[in-house]
Amino acid sequence: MTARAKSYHHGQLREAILAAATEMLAKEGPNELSLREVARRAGVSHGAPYHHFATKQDLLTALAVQGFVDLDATMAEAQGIAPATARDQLLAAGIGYVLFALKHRAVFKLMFSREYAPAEGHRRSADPLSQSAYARLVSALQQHRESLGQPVDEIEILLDAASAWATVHGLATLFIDGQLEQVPVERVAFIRAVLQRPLTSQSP
Amino acid sequence: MTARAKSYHHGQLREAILAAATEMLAKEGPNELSLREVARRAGVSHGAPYHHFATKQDLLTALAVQGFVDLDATMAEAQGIAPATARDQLLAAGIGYVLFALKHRAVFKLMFSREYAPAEGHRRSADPLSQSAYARLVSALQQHRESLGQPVDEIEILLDAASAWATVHGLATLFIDGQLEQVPVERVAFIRAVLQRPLTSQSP
DNA sequence: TGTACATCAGTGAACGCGCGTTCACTGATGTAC
DNA sequence: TGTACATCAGTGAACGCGCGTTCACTGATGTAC
Repeated sequence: MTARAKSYHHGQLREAILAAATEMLAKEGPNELSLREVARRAGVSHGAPYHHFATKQDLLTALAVQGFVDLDATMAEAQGIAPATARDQLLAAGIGYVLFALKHRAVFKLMFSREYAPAEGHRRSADPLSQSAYARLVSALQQHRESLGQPVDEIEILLDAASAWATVHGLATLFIDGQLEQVPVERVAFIRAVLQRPLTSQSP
Repeated sequence: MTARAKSYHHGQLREAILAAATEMLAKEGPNELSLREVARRAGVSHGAPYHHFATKQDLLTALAVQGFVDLDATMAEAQGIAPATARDQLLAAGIGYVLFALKHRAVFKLMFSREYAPAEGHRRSADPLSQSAYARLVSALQQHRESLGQPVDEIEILLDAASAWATVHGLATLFIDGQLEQVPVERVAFIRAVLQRPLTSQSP
């Protein structure tokens, strides 16, 4: 808290609200997030947030948008560390996806669950951002296909993408909901092993 | 409604409550399901359900338990229709899983989302049931491995199971949350194509 | 078959709760001259 | 640099809402004799 903290005007309230909400989402689900509690955490009256977010839904949307930015950044970072081969890049993108979900469970739910999606009219503001992570996946798949000398057909890529996305999204969701708790393997090794599986399984 | 309907005592209220709740879940998410509204739908005062369910959570748990029974039945039915080869049986189980989720979206969320899970003490009453669907998947995977002459190692099966479960669960979740709406393929054909993908993709 | 009585399964009023949102207000800040 | 004034960004009381749960009650049902 700087000198500003004592002033009547907060000055950074929008950021403070987002930070307080993010902090709450680290401990509770999106359902438990209330605007009044967020205001309390930000040390401000419950009417104050309305000068920065017209409705609670607007706050949720802002959190989801930030989530999509962070998701893409996490995937990019994982790719930066990984070897430059097409296969490792694809794997890294997938692992980044799952690790992001595990690190930001409630935000991840917020981003993808329909119940927290903005109404039809505003939906488009979040979508393009969510597509940067999707585009990253598709790009990695294309390069992987090329590296294998397989045809880079549009419909084939779409099916590849659906399969890969479903697998990482399913892993993320099952982890978050506690369905994979008894797995007797270290987490990242487990994720890597599962993601490599489809790429290495043999033809029937 | 029989002659009973006019009597002061309902006689089948427990079943009527479950039916009303299930009907509501066909239109709304689990979050919107309130005990009072369920009672209204069942044509009964809001205090009445407490003679059959001690808490709202008990009702949710009962719905989830029924869901697990239905999930296993849907998978079994899909397998009954499919050819008897190990590969088709595995595929049928997966398609059954996804179709159940699409047909009972809210129930599916209720079954797997942690937020609706009963508290620790009661958790065990639902778990064993959820395992019958899981056991069905594992069994299909084992037979598939055997049919390929691959080793049926426990850890390998576990990874197979995680991969398969994640894929079908991810597909189900993405569909439910409207993330796969623009796919230009008929739905069941799409699901089948995606699920066959990991089984047929080539080694790197 | 009839009666007394315990038990069961409803009713509806009431409690307390936290929520999202609105609104009149007020203190702080920025700007024009 | 000083002043008048518009605008901005807070405050806190208030509204109305539906919820889960409890409780004293009452009508219906089942049972013992």
